[in-house]
Amino acid sequence: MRVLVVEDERRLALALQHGLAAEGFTVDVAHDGLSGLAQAMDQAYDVVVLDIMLPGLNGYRVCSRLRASGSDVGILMLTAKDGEWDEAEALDTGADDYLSKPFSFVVLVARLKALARRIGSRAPRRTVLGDLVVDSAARTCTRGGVAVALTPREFAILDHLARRAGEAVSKREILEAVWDSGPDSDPNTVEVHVSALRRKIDTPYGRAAVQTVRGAGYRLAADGG
Amino acid sequence: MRVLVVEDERRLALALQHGLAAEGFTVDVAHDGLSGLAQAMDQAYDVVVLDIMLPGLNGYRVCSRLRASGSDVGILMLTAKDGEWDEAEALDTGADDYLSKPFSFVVLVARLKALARRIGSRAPRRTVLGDLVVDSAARTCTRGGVAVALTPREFAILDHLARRAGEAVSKREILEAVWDSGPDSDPNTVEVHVSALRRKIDTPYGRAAVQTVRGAGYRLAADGG
DNA sequence: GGCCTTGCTGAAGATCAGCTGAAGACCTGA
DNA sequence: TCAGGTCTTCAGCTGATCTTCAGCAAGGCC
Repeated sequence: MRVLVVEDERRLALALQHGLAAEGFTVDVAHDGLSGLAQAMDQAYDVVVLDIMLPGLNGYRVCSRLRASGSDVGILMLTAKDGEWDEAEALDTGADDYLSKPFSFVVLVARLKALARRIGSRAPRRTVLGDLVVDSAARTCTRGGVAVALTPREFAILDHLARRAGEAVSKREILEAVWDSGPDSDPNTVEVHVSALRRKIDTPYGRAAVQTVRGAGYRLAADGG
Repeated sequence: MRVLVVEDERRLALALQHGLAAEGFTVDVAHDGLSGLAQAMDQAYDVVVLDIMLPGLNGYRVCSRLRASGSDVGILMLTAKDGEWDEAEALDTGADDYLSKPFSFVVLVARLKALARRIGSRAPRRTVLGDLVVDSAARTCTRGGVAVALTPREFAILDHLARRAGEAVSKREILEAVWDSGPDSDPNTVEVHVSALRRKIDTPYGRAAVQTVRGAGYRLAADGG
């Protein structure tokens, strides 16, 4: 699960980064509101942990702009004060949950997991690319209305590419997203599965939805190929 | 929006009833765990506000039994202590959110609204999938007009799948929803019950409503298979 | 063209997920 | 207490799936 921590206190940010990584999250960090917002909009995170007191753009602003941009990422706000309005305002600007500082790390992890579960269960995401349809919730894929049977790995790769349709995605990123494994795994494994995937969703239809971007990875054509 | 408040402190219960009513909620009150559970299962509430310290049956129990019965009502727990395990446990037993006593009324309202927004008012009592009908309220199931006798576990699984018809549902989620148990229980238990379920609702009719999604769990075909 | 890097793919063996029958524990009502 | 139904655990089985390897193809650069 991918988490973005937006926190300006370096020491706390670092502690969170290490602690959450140890819990199995993939963690990125931003140290101010603007870069946090940019990063959150740029990349596909599951959850954003957002401090309210931030230089540049405060947490409320980041939160409401994220929502305004149509993002449905899970947002957990860290409220510095203990005032009730603080928390109510956090929820009003579109946060999914909040935690008052100082907080217990155990609680943070529990809340993050609960949030991720809620987020994951909403938004039955469906990506339509020309005649190629990828349904993440049902875990099905159809091409020209015909259901295509995919293995778990094949579907996971397709799903990941579909979430970033039109973008080049590196094999390394695919490895990290689809396999829990570190970045030192064999990229050939990805190649083998992509090959199998193409045989199912491209070859029979004479199209190329999964395109090779030499040196950079793969890209799912935004129009289905 | 319909809210059930389960709280044994009469004074607080009354205050909540009046306060929430003033905010536009329709409020019912129960004063102990057992009657709260019965009421929650009987009626269609959007959210249940659940105190942990209750006579008869404590809040955790009420919560997990509600979930075990297949209810997906929103549950907000009121934790008396301030201990972190308290709160983590609340989330583990299936609560959607919690609030530590003493809490601010403003925050409670904000959280209730946020929770209701997330939960939405869905929860169909009857799911029709082709010739397969699952009636959550009556706890009955018919296939092609013929009543099918299911054991409690079988029905609970079918019911949970029916609420997410067309979506892939993991064994882990089924375990959490149907059993009180944590996510470390044996997924084989689910397999055994699904096997039995299929023998009753699929095999005799030569259809496959309950589909296996390898690596991801099960899916109830939106058209009954 | 020659050479190097990157990507593709068929084959094979290893591994894994899921299904199911059986046995015993457990619960419930008479 | 007993009987009947239900639930859980276990182990074996099967077929699907994954990974690894090696050889080949394609692209890019001189």
